Amino acid sequence: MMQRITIKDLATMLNLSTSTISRALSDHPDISEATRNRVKETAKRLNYRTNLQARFFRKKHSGLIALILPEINMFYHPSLIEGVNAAIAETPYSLVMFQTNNSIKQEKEAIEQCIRWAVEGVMISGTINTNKYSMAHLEELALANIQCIMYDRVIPDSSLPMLTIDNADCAKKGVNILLEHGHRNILGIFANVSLAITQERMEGFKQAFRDLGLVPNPDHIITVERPSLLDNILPVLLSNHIFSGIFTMTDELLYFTTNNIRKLNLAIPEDLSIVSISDGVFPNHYYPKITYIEDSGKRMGQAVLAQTIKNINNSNKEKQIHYLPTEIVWAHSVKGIEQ
Amino acid sequence: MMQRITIKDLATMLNLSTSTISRALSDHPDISEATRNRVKETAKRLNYRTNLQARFFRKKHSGLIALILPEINMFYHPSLIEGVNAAIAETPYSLVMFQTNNSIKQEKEAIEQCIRWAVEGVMISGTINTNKYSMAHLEELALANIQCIMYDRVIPDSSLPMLTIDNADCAKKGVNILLEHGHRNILGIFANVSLAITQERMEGFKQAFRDLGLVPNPDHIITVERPSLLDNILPVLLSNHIFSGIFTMTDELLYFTTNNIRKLNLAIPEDLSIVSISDGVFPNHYYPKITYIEDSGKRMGQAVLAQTIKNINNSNKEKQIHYLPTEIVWAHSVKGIEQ
DNA sequence: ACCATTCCCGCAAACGATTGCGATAATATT
DNA sequence: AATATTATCGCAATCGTTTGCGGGAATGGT
Repeated sequence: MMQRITIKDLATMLNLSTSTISRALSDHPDISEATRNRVKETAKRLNYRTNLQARFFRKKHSGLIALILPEINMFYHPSLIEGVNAAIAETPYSLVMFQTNNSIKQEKEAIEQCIRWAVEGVMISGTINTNKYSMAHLEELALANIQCIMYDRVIPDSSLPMLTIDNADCAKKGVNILLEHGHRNILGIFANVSLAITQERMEGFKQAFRDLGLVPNPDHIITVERPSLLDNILPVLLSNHIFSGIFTMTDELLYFTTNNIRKLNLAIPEDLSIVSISDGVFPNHYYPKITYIEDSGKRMGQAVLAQTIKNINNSNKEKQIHYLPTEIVWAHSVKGIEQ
Repeated sequence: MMQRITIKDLATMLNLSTSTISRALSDHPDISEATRNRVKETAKRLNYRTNLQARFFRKKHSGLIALILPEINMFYHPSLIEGVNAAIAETPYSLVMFQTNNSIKQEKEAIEQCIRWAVEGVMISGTINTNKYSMAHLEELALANIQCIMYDRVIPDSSLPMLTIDNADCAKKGVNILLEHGHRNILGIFANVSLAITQERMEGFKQAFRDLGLVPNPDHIITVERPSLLDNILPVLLSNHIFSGIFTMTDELLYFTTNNIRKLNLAIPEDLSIVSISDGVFPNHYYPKITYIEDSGKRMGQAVLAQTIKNINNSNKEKQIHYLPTEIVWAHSVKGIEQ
């Protein structure tokens, strides 16, 4: 069980002081090129590796950035995590991860761990129950001088930095596609109504109608706590053929919707046109390909990591809200109908 | 910018030594109940939190466990990560994550980071290119006295501890379902052929035939580097109706296969019976529900984390291979045919 | 030949927590 | 009452690295 090589070991071996070793390894100008090379060479030969715990402990920062997820569904989070990982690989930071399972209690514990670890940044997407009245634990981060940034599921009326998309506009663009193709009986399928993003996307849904002088029918808007509940609702809703178009606000809802459409032996887009907000993976591989408004998890992951590091380096305290742009990706799930 | 409260702060405030504070906080019997309570009370009041960096630095371990993933697909890894997170939440360890994108170079860098961080355990699933001849970087972990355990994509002829399922048996059970229902023309769809799990599952596929005295047809076995390549292959293969049954070795392959089946306007199970090895999420939500051999990512995640901690606590050096049991989950994707 | 720079390197403290050992005071034992 | 034991706490070193400061030697300038 060989012990790890330390700077002290190198120092005694080369008859130098630890300070010289340290400076030589970090290319300090005080050290001559000769000894610098000598140090680096033996360091390499002996497989010396800096003890990051010790370095960061001395330097008073941890080199850690935390990612806190409420849950991990198969549609959004794989690409989100991929984006974060891709971005952090270019930096000297490492990623620690916590999953809160939509529990405020677990969210608090995750935050506690972040403070204990002295992570330098926290990227958090709130639980279903996280709102401006249950944010005391998030403010602890500010007290501990830790940068915190909300992404995806943000709390609009908080003062934390936020990274999201323009949810209302995004939904509006999606519904507009259906409206412009002549659809008027459009079913809007939304997630848990207590989420801010749900409310914003619902508002965009309605606004698309109003912009055309139409009145959105509240009966044509449904929200479900869990996507699987659609298996109970959709067979009834779709069997009487009221709707010619469907808008779903997430990939998960889209997935359950397409399954139910198939179960009812309906065809896309012949019987039903459909548009969704989506990460992009599912609609592109589905048959037929589905038209969607892109809300890319990967891009979000990259952006939130970049913004976190930016905030770490210069912590300005003004309120930050960044919106990632979204755009339509066209496919074959919408057909025009005569009115 | 309030500085963090340290043990030293508590010591001066309470007119005690740092050692007393430290011992009081950790319930050392040397400390009287009176001062222990006094210390704990003020620690709580001032929101003192141990600096884990300092503690672990002093105690010579990091409290970190690393998860190294080659990629993150939407089917297996969300539940794997969920399992790991669920299990690690019960422990004092924290999870750091690395993604190698199937690149040996990135895998090496991840390992380097693990050693620098002095993580206590590494859970790794190899890249497509990781084999027994490209494992020098993994042996570095042993030299650094870091427990390493392979899961999912293991290298059978390495000496590292491994956690996997009995791939051959698993595939055999799946194919057997089709054979027992009278199917003889079964298409086997497999992933990248350079992976050990692919070869093992292919072997199980063939063995199922041999067990019944049948000869497996090599033309009925296809392997694809990437699942999306099925979009080019399957339309040709399935259009002449040679096959009555399909076996897919992963969820991803199953997904692309079902899409192609739909594109060809074929029905499950009327036109094609299908069985897969799967995490379980997709087959349960698909319509129709699909019969599968369960290879649960969540359970794998929990198991690999548990085994890692076990190995950290007593590092026995004998070769370890653990197989997680698998079982059939029945649904409605297989119909019996007359021979 | 004298002084001022410059170059190169070492000394020692510091980061925050833990821990072996020793010390004092309180209590128990005979 | 003298000794032994126990209870409670402090001293100081330690983990590996970084860094401000200072010092000696070499170099340059006049």
